[in-house]
Parts: sequence; C-alpha cells; structure tokens
Amino acid sequence: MTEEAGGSTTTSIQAKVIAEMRARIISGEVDPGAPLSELVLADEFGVSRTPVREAFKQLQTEGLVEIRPRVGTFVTTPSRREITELFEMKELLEGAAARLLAQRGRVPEIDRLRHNLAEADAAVARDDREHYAELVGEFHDLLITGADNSKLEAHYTTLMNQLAYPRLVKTSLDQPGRPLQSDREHHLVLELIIQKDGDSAEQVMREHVRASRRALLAGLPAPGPGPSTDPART
Amino acid sequence: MTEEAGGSTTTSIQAKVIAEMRARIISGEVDPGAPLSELVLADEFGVSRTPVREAFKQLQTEGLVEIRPRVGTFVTTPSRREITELFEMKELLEGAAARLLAQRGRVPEIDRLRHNLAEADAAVARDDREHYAELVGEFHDLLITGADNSKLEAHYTTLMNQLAYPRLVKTSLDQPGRPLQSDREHHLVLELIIQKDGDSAEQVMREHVRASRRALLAGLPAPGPGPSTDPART
DNA sequence: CACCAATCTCTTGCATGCAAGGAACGTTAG
DNA sequence: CTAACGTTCCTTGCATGCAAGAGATTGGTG
Repeated sequence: MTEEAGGSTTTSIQAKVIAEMRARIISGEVDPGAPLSELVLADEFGVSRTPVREAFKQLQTEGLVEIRPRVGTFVTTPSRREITELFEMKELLEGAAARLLAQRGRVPEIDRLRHNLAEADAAVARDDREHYAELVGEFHDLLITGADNSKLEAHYTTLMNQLAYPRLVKTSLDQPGRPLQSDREHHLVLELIIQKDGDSAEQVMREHVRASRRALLAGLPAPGPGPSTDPART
Repeated sequence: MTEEAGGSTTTSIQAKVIAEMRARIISGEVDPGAPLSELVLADEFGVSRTPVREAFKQLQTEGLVEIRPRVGTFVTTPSRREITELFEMKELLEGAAARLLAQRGRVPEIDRLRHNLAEADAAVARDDREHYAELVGEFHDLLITGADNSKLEAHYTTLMNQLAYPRLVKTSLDQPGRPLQSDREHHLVLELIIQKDGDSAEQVMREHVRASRRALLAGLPAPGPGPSTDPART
C-alpha cells in the first residue's frame, strides 16, 4: 500500500528508479517544483536515460511530476485548490471504505484495526507523535484494504502520493490536542464499523477527514503555490 | 472529458499514439486480451518503437494495457470482479458529483443538463437508442464536470476508460424499458440537484448507477474473464 | 541606462542497435 | 503415440546518437 501505485510489473531497473523517485518525492527529499534532470538521475542510478525517462512518464501519470516538453521535468507543486480537491477525494474514498468495511462484517482487518488502536492509545498516552503518525497511516491503510476493492485502493494510493501525505500527517498532529481527538474519532469509526452501521461509519469517517484537514491547514503557514524557480538540488 | 485521462502534456507524436490507442481500446476496436506489438504499431504509425513504448507505459498506468516484461503488451481484460469494483467506484464518484453539484447551486452546468434531458426525452420518445446513449454519456460527464473538482474528474475518466464504457451503455439500454427508466432517474436527480438537496441527489444518483449496472449485467451473456491466447490482430 | 536581438547551451523527443529472456515449435527418445 | 528436450524466433529492456526546441546569457543599439 505504501508504494507501487499503478501497476509496475516491470522486474528490474526501471521499477527501482520509479520506486526510488516516488519515495523521494513523497518524503519531501526533493522539493516541490524542483527540476529533475534525466541525465543527472541516469548518472546517479548508473543507468541510461531511457529507464529514467520511462519512470518520469509513469510518475507523470501518477501526478507526481510534470513533464514540460523540451523544457524539463519538475516535481509537481499542488496548488491550494488542488489540495482542497485531494482532501475532498480523500474524504470520499475513506468514507466509502468505512461503509464497505462495515458491510463486510467480521474480517481480519477489523482485528488489525483493533490492535492498531490499542497501540495508538499507548502512543498518544506517552505523547509519542512520531509513532502515532505511523499508526494513523496504518489505520487509514487498513481501512482502505478492508474495503476489499482493489480499484478503490489504487485510486487511494495515487491520491496519497499526490498529497505527499506522510509529511502532512505530522503537521496536523502537531496541533495541540489533535492526536487525542484523532484517536477518539478513530475509535468511534471502528465502533460503528463493528456495529455494521455503514451509514454512520461513513458519515463519521468523513467528518474525521474534514477535521484532520482543518488541523492540517491550521498548521500550514505559507501555501507556496508559486512554481519556484529555485534550482535547489540540481 | 472523453479522452486524455492522465496529463499528456506532450505536444506531438506520442500524444497521438496514446490517444489513438486509447480510442481503439475503449471502443473495442481491439479485443481485450489481444497482444499489442511495439514494432507493428510503430510501423503502422510511421514512427519508431520509442514513442509507442512510452505510450504503452502510460496506458498501463491508466489500466488499459498490461505489460508483461519480455513477453508482450496486452489489452487488459477486466475480470467480473474488477467490473464490480469499477461500478462501485462509479457509483461512489457520480454520487459525490451529484452532491457537490447540488451544493454549488446555480451554475452553467445545470442549464446544460436541462438541455441534455430535453434532448434525451425526445430521443427516448422516438426510440433513438443510439442518440440516447450519447446523451447519457454527456449527462454523466456534465455531472462530473459540474462537481468542479479536477481530481474527481481525472479519476472518473480513468475509471470510464477501464470500463470501456461507451460499449457498455448500449448494452444496458437494449434492455426493454431501460431507456425510459434511465431517463426518469436522470430527471429525478437533476430535480434534486436544483433543489439543492445534496444528500438525496447523491442517494438517488447512486441508486441510478446500481440500476444501470443491473441492466447491463442482465444484457451480458458470457463474462469471458480468461486471458485468451487468441492471437487476433497481430 | 534600458531594451531588444541574436546566439549559445542545455533540455528533452525520437530513431536505432544490441542483448537478454520467453514462448512456441520441431525433434528425438522412450 | 506420448512426453521431454533442445533450438529458434520473437518479444521487450536498455544504451546511445542525433536533432529540434526552449530558455538564458550576452552583445549591440537607441
């Protein structure tokens, strides 16, 4: 769930390039808007331009980079508007996942969610935001997986990649009181799922996503939508 | 909306190949499971293997073809299960679009939807299924566009491409009484949207999608999920 | 001093060559 | 006749070469 969005069936070198580049982008190792040179990366990976080029092509389809013909390839910089849209989609998909999971009844994912929340409670109790952030990611992933719809899962992964979510979670959890609130909301959602109340589960889950989005935006100072000409990391 | 799913910013030849191949696949001009040779297509388009290859890469990410390394590229054959999943997503996205559109209030798309339904009524009245099928597609597209969320639109387009929807619509409309029923449901949805009743609009829209899916599956004889080794069109 | 223009370099787009890996076929042994 | 094996052909994966376009830099001019 964490990596591999599309369907990279390729066995070798190209897959590595794609995975590595994707990781760098969503982790924020390369800055949004930064140019990505085929040649430089090819040298770095010790391969020719071709696989790098094909990797770019795929990452473009995934929405992680933008290829401007004859100009260069750049890490995409989601505009404020796009971030809103992405969260709208996140809300939609996660809400649906909660409902679908509730409909499925007793499946292994339920237990794993329970276990996840137990750990999360402990992490919140000792104010371990680092670990809690991981657990939050796992919770949402489990929810999606539990919906048992591969298409939903694929679209969701693409979405999260575009949001570079791992970076964002921490920001939102730095809001005072947010971890505790978040943890409570997770509990409520799981409870409703176990009760097979799909409608409520979806509703609460959507509200949860909105709350997390608010917490996130409150923690973001400058949007920085401008396509920075910053030549960092060339 | 009909073509261009990902973000093919490329200016020239490669974009043509992608568009053409996509059109052929969703129109059913090439059979599902059929092999696609880089060399053959390169010859046909009068270009080298490279752009064809890159086009394949993108189409793979879109879920239209499957590249088996060192073996070949094949038109994807959605399994019965995948079709179910795709419809689940369709229901989800179109339902959400209806709700979002209702929330937006009076926008140009509303009028275009009205006009579309007027034409649709006429088409149904004279039993012009061909034209009605087109109008149905337009109705759904307008709905999505009206939601004013580019991410939703992008995901929706990908979805429809994977379903090769244009082919399917006609099948479902061949069910007796389905066009009339479909038209009525469209009217109801639009009515609810105009009344700004987002919740109901979403609910009815989702029911409509389910109904259309039922009509479709009733008209499909054999699933044929097997990855046919049929070497047609080599 | 400001502005315009020509050039010059760096970028990607495409063509092509070579090699590695499968799959299918024909062959041969049991 | 069947089954296992070896070979051949066909497929894509990757490397590289060349050309065209865009952008930045620099020189010239008003």
